[in-house]
Amino acid sequence: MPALERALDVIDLLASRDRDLPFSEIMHALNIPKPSLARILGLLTERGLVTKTDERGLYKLGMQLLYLGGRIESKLRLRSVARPHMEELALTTGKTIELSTLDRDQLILIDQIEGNEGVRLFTRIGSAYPYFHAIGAGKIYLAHMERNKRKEVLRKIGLPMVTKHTIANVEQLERELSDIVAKGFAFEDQELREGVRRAVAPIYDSHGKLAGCIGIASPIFSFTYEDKDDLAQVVKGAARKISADMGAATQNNG
Amino acid sequence: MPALERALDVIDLLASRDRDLPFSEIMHALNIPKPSLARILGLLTERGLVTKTDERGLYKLGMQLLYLGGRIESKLRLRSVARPHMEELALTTGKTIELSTLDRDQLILIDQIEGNEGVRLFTRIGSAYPYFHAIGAGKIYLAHMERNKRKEVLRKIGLPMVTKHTIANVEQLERELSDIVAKGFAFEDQELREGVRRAVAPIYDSHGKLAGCIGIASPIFSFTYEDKDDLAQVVKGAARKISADMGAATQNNG
DNA sequence: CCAGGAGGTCTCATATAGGATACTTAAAAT
DNA sequence: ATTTTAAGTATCCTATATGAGACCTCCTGG
Repeated sequence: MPALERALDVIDLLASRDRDLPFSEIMHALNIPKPSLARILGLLTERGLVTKTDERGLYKLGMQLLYLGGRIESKLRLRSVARPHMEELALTTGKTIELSTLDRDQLILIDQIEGNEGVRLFTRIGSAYPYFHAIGAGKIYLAHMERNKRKEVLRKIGLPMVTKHTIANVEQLERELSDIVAKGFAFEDQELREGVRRAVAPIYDSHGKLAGCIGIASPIFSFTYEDKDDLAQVVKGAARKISADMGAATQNNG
Repeated sequence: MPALERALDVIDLLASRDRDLPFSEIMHALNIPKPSLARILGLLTERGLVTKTDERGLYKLGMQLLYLGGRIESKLRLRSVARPHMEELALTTGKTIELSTLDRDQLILIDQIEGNEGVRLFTRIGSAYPYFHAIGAGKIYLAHMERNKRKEVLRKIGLPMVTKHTIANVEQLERELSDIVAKGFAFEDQELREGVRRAVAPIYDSHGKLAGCIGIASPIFSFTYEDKDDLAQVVKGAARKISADMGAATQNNG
């Protein structure tokens, strides 16, 4: 089904660029013959997935995608439930607040409030992180897996070094995961990105299952190692409130 | 290109239902032969636009759409700029706050904070309103058009009665539009929906062009005719702040 | 334990979507 | 004013995506 595949490629291409693209550039980038591309862009435009700007052949993503994105109800309950708590956290800490969840075995950022530190952490809503072992939320998910599943996952992705602080051996990781279970939060110390720390806490749903993670992210100059436990208490508090709002049985684990 | 067209139909179908759909239901609803649908769903699933739930053949929209939705940068600057001001409005008024803009000659709701009145106004982010003359934001857009363009638009859509309060004749509408220009806000009195009032103000960008509208919506029992001017001042204040943040020259028009 | 129903795959003849080429239009550029 | 570049349309032959039907496999209910 070349038409469909190409259409999805076009959409991905438009999503990957930060500017609108002219017909010819799409054509060359994806190696699609002109008449075919014309048909595809015509249909996508008609359906609102793509918009033509300037009436002179520049294309960009269309508003229909905003609508479709808004209609993903499943994980969006978590999102809407968490929103007010995230805002409170953002207000009290001034830091970047992130909400993530698992979807199709991928860790997805589903909401974010940028802190006032002027440091952009350039993760994008909807983007997936591949490195579970290098991310607070990923470590939390790993910590909640049964041992076998975890081993399988780790075997598949390995433990690539993302920064020089990334945990690189299984024993150390296992120790850290136990620690996470015991303390009820994860600490990420420049393991995904040099100069950025995170404190992350798990959110549970009404079945007691891990529904997602909320995290505070900040550059190291305003998130020192000493701040760790304070901020951890703060995120844990927020996570507990969100879990409660999700209908989780109130349980005291730290 | 049946594959593409059908794929888009599948996505729209999944978006239109509030539950996950089984293979067979999609098949019958859209009249797609089994192998074709299998191919389409396979590809859409692979690309993350659709997700299979429960491992037992239920389909729903996938997270990739969240990502794509988040990548619509064009109008999203307005959205992120407006967010904090919307939140402040929501906090001080307790009412539903709406942000809308024009895209492809359609009025689109691009952000929304629900009020605590328990009354759902059931408009969805990303959805388009067809009736310019029956909506605060639509009237503002009409008021900003040059006379000829406005006539053309009105000729195309007519003035259908949406509720018994909808403005139904051109003279009355023109009078109201002049009023909007003079006062710097629009009042919508159950013209789109029985029992709902709105106060809406225009937001301008750095070129002085109309960038969007911010509105306060509320059921009539907590938004009486007498509240009108107070709430108008409040939205206008917010709109002014957002315009300023958008880089508009600070101008005092009311 | 068997039957029924659903999701999903395979095969292959054939209708049809695709692409090479040529043409039209229109805006820039010389 | 003429040329060039790019978007988009039209045509039509052919490579290929499609769909009927058969088949597989798993679950569920009798």
